[in-house]
Amino acid sequence: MMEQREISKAVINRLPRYYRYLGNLMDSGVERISSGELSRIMGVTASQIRQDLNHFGGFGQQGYGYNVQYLHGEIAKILGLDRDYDTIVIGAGRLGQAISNYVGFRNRGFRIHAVFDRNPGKYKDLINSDAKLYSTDELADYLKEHHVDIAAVTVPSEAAKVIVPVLVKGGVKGIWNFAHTDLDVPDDVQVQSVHLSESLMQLSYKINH
Amino acid sequence: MMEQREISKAVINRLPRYYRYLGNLMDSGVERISSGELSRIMGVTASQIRQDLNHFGGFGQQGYGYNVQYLHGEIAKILGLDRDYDTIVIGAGRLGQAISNYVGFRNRGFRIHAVFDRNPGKYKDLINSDAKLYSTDELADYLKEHHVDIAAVTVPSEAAKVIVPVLVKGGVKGIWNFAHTDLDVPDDVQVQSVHLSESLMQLSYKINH
DNA sequence: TAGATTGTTAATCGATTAACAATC
DNA sequence: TAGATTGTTAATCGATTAACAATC
Repeated sequence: MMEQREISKAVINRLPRYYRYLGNLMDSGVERISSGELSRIMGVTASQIRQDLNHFGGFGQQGYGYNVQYLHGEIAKILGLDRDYDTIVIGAGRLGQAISNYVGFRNRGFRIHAVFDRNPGKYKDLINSDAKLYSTDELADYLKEHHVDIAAVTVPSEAAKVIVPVLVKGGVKGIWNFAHTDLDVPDDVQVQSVHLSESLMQLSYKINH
Repeated sequence: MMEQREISKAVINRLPRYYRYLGNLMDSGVERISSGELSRIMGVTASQIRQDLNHFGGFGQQGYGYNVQYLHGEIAKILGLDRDYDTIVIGAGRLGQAISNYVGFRNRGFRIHAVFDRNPGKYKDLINSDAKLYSTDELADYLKEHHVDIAAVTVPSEAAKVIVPVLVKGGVKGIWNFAHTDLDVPDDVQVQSVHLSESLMQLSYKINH
């Protein structure tokens, strides 16, 4: 699980896409693939594929290419998909529900145990995953009693800024942030933000240029 | 609205973040800001801020800095936020609902007129925005009668691959893609993807390294 | 005017691509 | 073995940072 050396962010950001394409190839029954062929399918250079993969060690074989299943598995290990993550969701609104109920996350080891909302009664019927619904008031206590790796934060910016310190104090190590704000956390806590409105602005830029 | 020269993708991706910080500064009543001060707040170099902004022309003034409101407005123009976008949502599931009901998009000119679902009856009560709910079967006809700039695609990959050609044929110019797949569209159609599972994988990588 | 800060050029750094020797 | 394709080094390209003259 420890990395060999410092890997650039650009490389890491590409790994999930490799992982997705390799999964698709596996589903299609493809056993081996060359960087040249993968390059054609994915629309990136073969050179980049080989460079990227070699940051982590030699996964291929000269004259043969890469074994799809093996490479898929190795990338899973690099991304940390070979373990489970105790996960909670902050906010039971539509976005929180979408995340809580997306089975794909669970299948990848992100186990959503609980959903917190300021007004849990309002959503009692809507949460149909195995996750339990709690009041936000119970969050600090919950974190004392339960181990949580990841919290998905789907509440507005102001609420997020109040809740994040509680999460940090409660030992959460990864915050998946959907609030439209940057979050301030200690170095040992990781934040991954999904800024939907910024994504939409990038689309509107592209449409006009 | 035409760009002056070719602007790198890295610069464009940073503009929405500038826009957000400038909006916050406006709300706080700040009238002017120097690249040095903005650099301190945003955690990027002052050099980068000046370089980025200068791709679009001289927005600042030596010895003074930048006028916050003016700069905010200019970035809005660059991003295409000075016009409205006729928008539809494909998929009335939780994610589709989250997007349809997020007022922030509407405030920025993204007007959501319609939501399409294979099973619209199922969601009749849940869509509480001004958007009308239609069956996916009605999509092609709808596009003949209505102008649509942007479609947010929140259905699974397989459904997305079927629907995207319909959108393209119907004249949609921007696709905001939430399906876990890459989409193949003509050059004059723009795709902006939000790959949630890839974002989550990037978080799990960070947690383990 | 003097001080501050931009706009812009030059230097550095990092990432991507090309090339090819190693090797399966 | 011969052919194919990787692993890896070198070359290129692009993006970021530093520096400073221009100017408000």
